[in-house]
Amino acid sequence: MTLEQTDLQRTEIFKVLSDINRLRIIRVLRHAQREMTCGEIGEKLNISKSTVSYHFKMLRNVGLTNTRRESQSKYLSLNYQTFNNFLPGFLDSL
Amino acid sequence: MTLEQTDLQRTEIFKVLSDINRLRIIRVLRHAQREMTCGEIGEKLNISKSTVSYHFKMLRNVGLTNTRRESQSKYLSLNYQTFNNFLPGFLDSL
DNA sequence: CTATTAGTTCTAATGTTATAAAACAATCGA
DNA sequence: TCGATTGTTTTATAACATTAGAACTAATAG
Repeated sequence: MTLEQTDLQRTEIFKVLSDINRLRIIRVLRHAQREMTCGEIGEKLNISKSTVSYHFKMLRNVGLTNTRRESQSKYLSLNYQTFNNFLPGFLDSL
Repeated sequence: MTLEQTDLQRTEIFKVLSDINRLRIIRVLRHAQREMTCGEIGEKLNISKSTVSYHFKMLRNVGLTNTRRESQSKYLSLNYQTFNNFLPGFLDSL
């Protein structure tokens, strides 16, 4: 992995973290200490489901979250490894 | 300072860090271990002076850099305190 | 003063992002 | 199967970001 590639990966992660709603999603997951569904988070943050789905995709794309399907629902959780790799200590500061 | 205000400050900082050229500027300053001028950095990164000036403003606005005028030149340096407050360990990882 | 150097701001072009409604797809319970 | 639930994709729109050239400002050397 070249320096340039790592920089690009970094900027992608920062881009994803630079939206207030995505930061809120991360905080909600962080404090819930459990996986949550789109619906739950959308309702909690008062965002339309299509917008929540869009943000979930962004988070997943850079590896900040994991998803797990169960029945009709999709469960989201934080991917601690990515946070630790790129932003050690960040989650604790949230 | 409310949680919401801190979140907004955080997203602003992430927004500034989510551009590849600004990340490059930070790396150059980090490794130079000294202040540098617009011209120096622009030449090193092959970016027009107006664009460099624009990025410098972004960095300064969120407190990631300091500036010092001396004669015709303007010297830029990293503001370590901001990095330590919001992204402890980040500079070392660069 | 005038010219030079260094940086900023204005402008216009181009591209990217966030949003929600609508249509769509997948899953499951009755 | 049918309808309800849950989430995704498409579409349109509005706002914002990045870029460099041109015009501008500030400081200084001669």
